Amino acid sequence: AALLLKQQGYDVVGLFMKNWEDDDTDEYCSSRQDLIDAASVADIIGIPLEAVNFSLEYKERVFTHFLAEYKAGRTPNPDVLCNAEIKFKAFLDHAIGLGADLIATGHYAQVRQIDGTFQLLKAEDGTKDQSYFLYRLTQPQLCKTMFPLGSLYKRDVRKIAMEYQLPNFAKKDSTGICFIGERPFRQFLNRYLPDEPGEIRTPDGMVVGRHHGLMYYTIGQRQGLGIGGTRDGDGTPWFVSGKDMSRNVLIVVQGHDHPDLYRVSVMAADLTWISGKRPHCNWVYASKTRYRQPDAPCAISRIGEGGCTIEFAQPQWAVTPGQSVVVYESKVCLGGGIITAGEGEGPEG
RNA sequence: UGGGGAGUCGCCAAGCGGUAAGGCACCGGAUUUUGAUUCCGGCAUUCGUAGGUUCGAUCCCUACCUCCCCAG
Repeated sequence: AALLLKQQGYDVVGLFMKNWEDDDTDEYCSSRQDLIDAASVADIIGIPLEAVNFSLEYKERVFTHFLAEYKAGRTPNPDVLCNAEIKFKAFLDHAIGLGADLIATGHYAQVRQIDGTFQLLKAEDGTKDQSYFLYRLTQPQLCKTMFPLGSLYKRDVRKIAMEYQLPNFAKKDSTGICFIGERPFRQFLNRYLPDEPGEIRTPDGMVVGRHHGLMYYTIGQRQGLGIGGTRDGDGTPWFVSGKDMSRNVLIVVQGHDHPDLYRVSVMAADLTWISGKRPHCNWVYASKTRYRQPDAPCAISRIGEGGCTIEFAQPQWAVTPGQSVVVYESKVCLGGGIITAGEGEGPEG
């Protein structure tokens, strides 16, 4: 991204963010190598590079919320918050403070200005589109943001990087919680939250196993349940369909397409709309209840300051409280909110 | 204790004389800036134990062990 902007004549300054230092062990801490790569790239492009550290802000504004959500039995999306609170707030403010006019990141998404309003668009490369993670951005943030890679395909970005001999041209795509990285999930979470093992039951109340703690599971999860074959079962895998927090019971159903796993509508709260204006009711939109899910046709049946209800044309699989539902009108990301509940098909989540 | 039935991978479960299906779980990998999902690969030289019959047994016979059911 920096290289492309430099070529376009911008006066570019590199900022390297380190936002996590809780467990800087050799095994997990990749930020050292990331900094080396960034410095090397900055050197080749010919731009200065500064390092900033928002560990405190990350912990206060993202991680604290992340833990509280897990504790409450929901499944948060820390990267959504990280963008809204760190990359496009703490980082943006810092850059402006240094005298910058705009910031740019390597996100795969696009910004467009129409009639004085800034829109967030999906990336040209649909397979890498990251607008889902950016739906909480607002006008003041978007108007100072550039996504130089948003109109490119990732393979071409790598090609350009190789052409200019940037050392990270073949670096593996990053995954895991941003700034923290991929961790053994259970072990990581248990460092911050106590776990309480309990029973795994079917909706009928039959005990089929034991869980390690409700916070370790999410709706639609299959792996890690440890439920083998049963005499009256149909031999298909088991999936998490719900949590009974008061009884500390994990609810599971058998079969990927069990009706309890589907929701025909979803309620969301903590809404944000990129344009600043609410979308229309009973208008045909598309939405995602998860990253990388194909757009699902939907309509907003009720919308207010506090929340909205979205009805899907087709039942959606594993709608999960704590995750975000993001609304699109074709290529334009309108915004969205945090899922609080879904309605059946199956019973209440 | 008497009568009947059953013991095959961690769990279900085929095979019933010709040299161990499959599913679930689990492990590894791919995909993935959340957590998931999905996909690919791996996973019993061995069939409760000990003998016997047979060219050859998980499949037949005998004893023992264990479990279940019905009697008591």
